[in-house]
Amino acid sequence: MRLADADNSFFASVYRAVRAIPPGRVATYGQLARWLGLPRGARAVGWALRALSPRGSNTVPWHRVVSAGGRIASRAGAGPELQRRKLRAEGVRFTRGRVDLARHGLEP
DNA sequence: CTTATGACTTTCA
DNA sequence: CTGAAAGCCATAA
Repeated sequence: MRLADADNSFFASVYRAVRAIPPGRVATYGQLARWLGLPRGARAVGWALRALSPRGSNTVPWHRVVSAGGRIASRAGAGPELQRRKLRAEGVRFTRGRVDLARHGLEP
């Protein structure tokens, strides 16, 4: 079992939170961190998503997690493009390259 | 235990 | 708007 799949790890909490994001809506790293009880743990959340295995990408809607202000988080590889495409496929509206958090936030 | 790293955030210039 | 700097958190070595 991969560490990233352990139920009792910090990762699991992050993945659980991400899975709880309804389609068509997005959450910021900071919001997720607050959910997990770490108001300043946005980076830790990003760390967990970075560690997400390719296989896990199919079970965790990682594309619904964006940076503050609805910006797509920079990362290695062809990520931002893919994420933007997936969100758009769910009906998420983009404004000037950023997600419209006012409309697609967790609780609009 | 100490350093270094990163899909972050906020503040200030 | 852009960019630098400091703060925070979990992991890895």
